[in-house]
Amino acid sequence: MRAGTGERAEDREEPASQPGPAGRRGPRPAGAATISRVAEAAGVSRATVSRVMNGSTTVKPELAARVRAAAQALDYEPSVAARSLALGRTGTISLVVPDLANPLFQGVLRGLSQAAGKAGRQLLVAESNEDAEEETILAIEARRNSDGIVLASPRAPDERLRELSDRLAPFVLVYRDVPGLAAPSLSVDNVAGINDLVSHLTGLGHRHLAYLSGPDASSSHALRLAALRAAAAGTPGFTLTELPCGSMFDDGHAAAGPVLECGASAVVAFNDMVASGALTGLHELGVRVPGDVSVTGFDDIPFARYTTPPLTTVSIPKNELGRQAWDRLWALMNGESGGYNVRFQPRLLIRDSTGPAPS
Amino acid sequence: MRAGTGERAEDREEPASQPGPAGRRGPRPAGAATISRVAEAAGVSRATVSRVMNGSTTVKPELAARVRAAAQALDYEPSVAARSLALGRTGTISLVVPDLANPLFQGVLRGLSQAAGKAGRQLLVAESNEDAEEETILAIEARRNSDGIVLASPRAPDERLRELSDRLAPFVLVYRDVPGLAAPSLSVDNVAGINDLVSHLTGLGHRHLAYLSGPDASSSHALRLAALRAAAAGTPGFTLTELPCGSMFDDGHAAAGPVLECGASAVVAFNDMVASGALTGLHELGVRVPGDVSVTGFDDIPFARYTTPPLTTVSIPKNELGRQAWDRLWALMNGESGGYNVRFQPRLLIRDSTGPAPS
DNA sequence: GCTCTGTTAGAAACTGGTTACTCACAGGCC
DNA sequence: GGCCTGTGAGTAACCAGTTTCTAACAGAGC
Repeated sequence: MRAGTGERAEDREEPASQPGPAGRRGPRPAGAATISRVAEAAGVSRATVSRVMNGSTTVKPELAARVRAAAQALDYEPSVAARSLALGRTGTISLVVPDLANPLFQGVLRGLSQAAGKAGRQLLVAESNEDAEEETILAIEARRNSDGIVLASPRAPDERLRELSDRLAPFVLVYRDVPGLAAPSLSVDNVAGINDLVSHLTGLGHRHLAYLSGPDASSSHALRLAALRAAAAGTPGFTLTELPCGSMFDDGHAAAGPVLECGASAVVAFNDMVASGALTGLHELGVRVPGDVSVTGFDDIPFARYTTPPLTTVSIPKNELGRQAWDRLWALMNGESGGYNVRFQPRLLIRDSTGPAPS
Repeated sequence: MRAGTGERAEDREEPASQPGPAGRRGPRPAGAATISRVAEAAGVSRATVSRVMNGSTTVKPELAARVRAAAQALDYEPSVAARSLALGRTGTISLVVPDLANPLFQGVLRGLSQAAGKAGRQLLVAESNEDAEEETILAIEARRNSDGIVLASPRAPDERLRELSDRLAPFVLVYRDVPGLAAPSLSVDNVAGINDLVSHLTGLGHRHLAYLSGPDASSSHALRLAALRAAAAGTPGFTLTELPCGSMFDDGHAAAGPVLECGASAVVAFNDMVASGALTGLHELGVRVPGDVSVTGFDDIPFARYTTPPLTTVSIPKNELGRQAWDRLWALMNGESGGYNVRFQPRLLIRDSTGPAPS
């Protein structure tokens, strides 16, 4: 059943460009105008078009007007890719965070987004899903697509970050301080925050604290825990109970039972989400806050002031971290030094979830 | 907003003094390896290196190994810009939202980020600061830097979006449905959500509702208000009081007084943030919820379940919107159709902030 | 032994901008 | 009038990849 002889020859003709099926092959976004077309339409060279588009003053007003008219008429938009290639920069910076659902990182995201936006820069965002390995892989990938990177990496080992700082530069680290890192870091003084919390609580007569632990791998958690242990060790007659927990609402909610069992009169939660979960859990168990138990958070998320009762917590300048991260990155991108590392001092916000220890 | 509030410089050693003033002039990111250097080192042509890097099978294994070794030795990383130019695509997509502080958009951001990440695509994010004009300007700008865009634009006029759909394509609209738009839209059935809420409340005997209005320009607000008015008009003996409010915690908090004055037995808040602000405000005024007044929200933000009392609200699939937006965009980028518009049906979540109307 | 065919890899032409260099021309000065 | 200078615009060489086209070569078939 071979039909050999009757082969149709029709499809041999010039496969001419078919505007139909969307760009399977060519790099042709459409009939998009290029600088050459504009140049041709305006009767000038590509160089002149480029000059006009970039506001160079060395073009006669009359010619410039002609070029602009041609560009307008053709709906010309310069190719970002070509521009990046020629200039060696993309006009984009990156932010990599572990978890976009966490208000802590949302704050940095906003601050950075606004600062970068004001400077006409685009922002690339990647989420590492709380995975130490991902944090660095995504950072490298994101950095390749941009001119600089802001990284929140609570899990990657110090050493790994030091190794990477070259490849990532210009590079700013946030919410963490890695000794010997060749990049500026913007961090929060966790120890000071915990100490403020502890003195507030001991001042109210509390002698038995429960700490609702954050995720094991979190560097903030490690610092807060260490500060807590140090405080406990330095205060005679003081008991610290460490309760495994987590970083989300549900974790705190689930920890209410254990808190009650351990007999602490105050709970220091890893963060505000945990604290507010605990608040709800305790409420369900009929425990009065702060009558029976005091509760504190950390971070001062927007919501912390609307829990019942409003949460005593430690406030950290989330947006400010983002804004300053931009400033640092900008400086680095201009070949300046990134300046000194900064450790933001948190501020204790006493609201209504803490009160005198029951006698 | 002083940057200075509690920051302390650490005197660490000079961070990262780059080799010389960074790229003031040249497009030279450093001594970065290019494809030509790799080719030279491996003793092959650039074409061959390109083939190896892209996994083409038409290169002899032995040669390929040599190329890979050379690339490794030189720390070669292909230039994203050059690649984008040659291929005509960037490997990046964009998301533009009005407000990154809003959990509604955070949900889409996460869903989209994860879906795009899984497909190896980068995500560009821009925030339009609740400004109708910005929404479209940023959208165009973001689109130029990427291969497609997901846009949440509650404020731009319908007409403006229709005009733009060509320039933005591939383009997916979320949280909104614009008649005649040449792009798929993923929206939420606001009317159904409001109706669910209203029947729930009338079923509990409520006859006088207060609506805490969202921002005037918000299209969601307009739809919710219209649905509410329609419901009121269709139910004899039913009163609707519209109270100007906003979209944030504080707005709801401030609205507690007016709610009390107007004598409504139930309040329908524009969203969960407003509702939870109102909850706190009412609590402060000694009003019992739901004993004296019932309160409902909209959106089901993560926090809604941890208010006191937990908030009755309407749940919408925020992350799912982001995921599906990716699917649509992906289809469009491959020249397929974007499929039908989808209107997600919200789900009523009855928690403890609503109860029988007081008699 | 010669042609045909299939596989590999190189040459060169793209992608769309920017910019150093050059040159033509006009005006000022001697 | 000739020379010098400054301005405006074009030429062409980049930027760093991808891809089409072509050619060399080896093995199969006659």
